[in-house]
Amino acid sequence: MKNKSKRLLAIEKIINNYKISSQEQLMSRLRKKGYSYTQATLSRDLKFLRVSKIPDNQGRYIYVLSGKQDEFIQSGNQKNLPLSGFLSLDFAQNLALIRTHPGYASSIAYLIDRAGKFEIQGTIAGDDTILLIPRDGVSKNDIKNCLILIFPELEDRIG
Amino acid sequence: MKNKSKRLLAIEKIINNYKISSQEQLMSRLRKKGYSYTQATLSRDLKFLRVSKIPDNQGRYIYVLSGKQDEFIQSGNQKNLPLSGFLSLDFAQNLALIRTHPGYASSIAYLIDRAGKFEIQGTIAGDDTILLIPRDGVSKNDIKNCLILIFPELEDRIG
DNA sequence: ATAAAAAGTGTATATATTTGCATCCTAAAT
DNA sequence: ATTTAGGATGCAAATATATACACTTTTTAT
Repeated sequence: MKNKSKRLLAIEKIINNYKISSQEQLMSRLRKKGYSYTQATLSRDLKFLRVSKIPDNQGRYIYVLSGKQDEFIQSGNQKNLPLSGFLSLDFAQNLALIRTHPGYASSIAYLIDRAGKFEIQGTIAGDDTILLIPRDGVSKNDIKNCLILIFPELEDRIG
Repeated sequence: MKNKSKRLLAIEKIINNYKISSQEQLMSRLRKKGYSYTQATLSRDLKFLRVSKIPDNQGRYIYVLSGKQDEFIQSGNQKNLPLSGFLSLDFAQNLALIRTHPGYASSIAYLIDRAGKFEIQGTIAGDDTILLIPRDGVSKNDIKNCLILIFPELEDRIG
């Protein structure tokens, strides 16, 4: 039926543009757009479209279109600042690992190096990963605070 | 806890080797392997591992590991090409070092990163060397198993 | 054109998954 | 050593999702 294909298209569009975490939420948006169907049908539609629900990195579950997963996960603000390439900060052993969008690692590492923090012994940057070596005896929190000092915008992302 | 990391590894292995379509099914397999947990914990594990449930093309729903989706969707992997550059795996301190033929490091590291293993905090690749940083508390064997999960072909080379 | 098969959908329900709360345990801090 | 804070987990309940069944509409084949 013609209506179905339009509806499916609408579903894809919504899933691409919003973080949807339940079929009810999706239904509600569909209704706003004039589509009036039931959750059961939606469930079937999602199956048909092979949409999957995936835990994002904020502790929620969101729907994603097959193949769009990666792209979607990193959806953030795309400013031109190198910092916009920042993805995550983690610690392993006594090292800190910073993940970035591809290509951003060296420019961010450069900024860190330039800040000349005592707590940071040095950095090594690949294409999308920075290995940050803290000075002996420096804690995770010290490093976090350092980075926040260097990049205040990160405060809520790595707090 | 140490047991958790082993359990998570077991979950990944099962998901990779069988078509699992419900947490109960998965639980049952885990129990057979000696892990005795509740479905609630499993749900949390899956969230932690960012495992998602995806409609396959046989009308069922199966669990897949993050990063493995694409592979699953196109069911064809050219992974073996860059993998041919693999030379050796060694451990130093708590870090893993992978040697490759010149030029292969970054492409292999990319595949490792994309697999999104929780045991692997991250990688940094030079031209012929990859530094792999394991997550805290992860053992050498865990890392080996991880790599085998990502590159089954390596089983006999790094076993 | 008509019968037969297939696809679409709603309703109600079964199944599956997530989560709040209480508890226990471990690691960090004082 | 004692307290404190942060996981980890089970239990039970809340949410969320899939599906059997019945019915209607559309398509296909004769």
